[in-house]
Amino acid sequence: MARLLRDQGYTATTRAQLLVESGVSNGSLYHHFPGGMGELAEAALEASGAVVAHALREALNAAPNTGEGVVRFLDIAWGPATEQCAGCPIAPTALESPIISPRLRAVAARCFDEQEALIAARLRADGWPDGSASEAASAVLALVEGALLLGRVSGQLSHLAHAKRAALALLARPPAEGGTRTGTF
Amino acid sequence: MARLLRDQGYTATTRAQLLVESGVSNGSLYHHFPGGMGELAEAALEASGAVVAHALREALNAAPNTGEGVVRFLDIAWGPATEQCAGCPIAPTALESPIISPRLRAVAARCFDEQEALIAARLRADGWPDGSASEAASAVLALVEGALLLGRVSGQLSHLAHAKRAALALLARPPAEGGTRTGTF
DNA sequence: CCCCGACTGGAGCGATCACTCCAATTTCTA
DNA sequence: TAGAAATTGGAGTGATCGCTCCAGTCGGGG
Repeated sequence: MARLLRDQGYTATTRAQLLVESGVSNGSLYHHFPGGMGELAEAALEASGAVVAHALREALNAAPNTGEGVVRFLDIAWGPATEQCAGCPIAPTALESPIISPRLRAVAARCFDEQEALIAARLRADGWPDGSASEAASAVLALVEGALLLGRVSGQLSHLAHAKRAALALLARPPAEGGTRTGTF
Repeated sequence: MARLLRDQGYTATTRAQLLVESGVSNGSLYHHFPGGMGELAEAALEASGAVVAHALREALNAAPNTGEGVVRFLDIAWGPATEQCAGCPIAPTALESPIISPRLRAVAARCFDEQEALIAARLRADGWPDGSASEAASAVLALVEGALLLGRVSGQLSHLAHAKRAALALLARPPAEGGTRTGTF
């Protein structure tokens, strides 16, 4: 189910498709998930979120700094090159979650919040002040998600590579204190 | 149709929903779009892409530099605050397009390519070298799309604001020469 | 050994899907 | 204004949707 959600989102995933690909039977499905497809989707999305969070945590821990950790995470998040529908396993379902159910949307939001928190924590470990860390984490997560989106649609890995460099640039050092120097140059 | 695609993507949009919301009748639909929902979706997505591209072009032209233009575009792209499903009108359909049809996917890819080209052209007008401009444009577009995604899922505008600052930081000045080799990764 | 609860497979349900088809109506053209 | 062409509304079609329901299967404790 998690794989189907990643490839085609919630609405496009039919019950018949799930049954034939997973090998389980109809009775089993509604015995273990009385709420039907909705409940199963929430559980699957949460599981995907946990997998992604684990990968992100490992990548950040293994890297010498946050930027390098994000770079490594981008490779992992993209998935094996053999997949034709690579990318973030949460984004497709997340984008349609507002019209599906508030609960599914909440699950998706929590997944992204966790990723953002992991990046922010690593930035603070790098010595970033609290405010800058959470703000930069939000922006870097957006950069990552956007790159995975563009990569899936275009089928080209260049978006991933460009996002990596941008992430390294953004996370090279905390922004200067005392107002943004960038203004109108 | 464009609004439905923005709010809920392709698969979640049913023919009945489209007819009642647009006011047109079934016969009209299949007269003007013999290809059915698929053909209509391609046309609607292309129209949305044109609208977004026009808004981006205007924002970039009216701004003193690329960074400020992207900041203004983010406000426009998010849409009016009254919308409960704001965000990029292309992304939801784009993410599921690979499993729908190659043509729909191509339309989505072309929309994003056009946006990227607009940003890159504005960067070159700012004096950026060709390679850095297209690479930065790709990253900034990813940043924008990711921020719109996170904003829709979380319902918070803070992601937009953080992405704006990150875009300004990324586009403040071209990266130093010598350290980056474009075209490889 | 038997039996009872947990679990499974599959037929069947009403609703809804995208779509076809055609008569009625409107709009264009001569 | 008359005939042709374009457009429209809506009933009807087969397929498929998520889901319910129940007979059958299984394994472990009395």
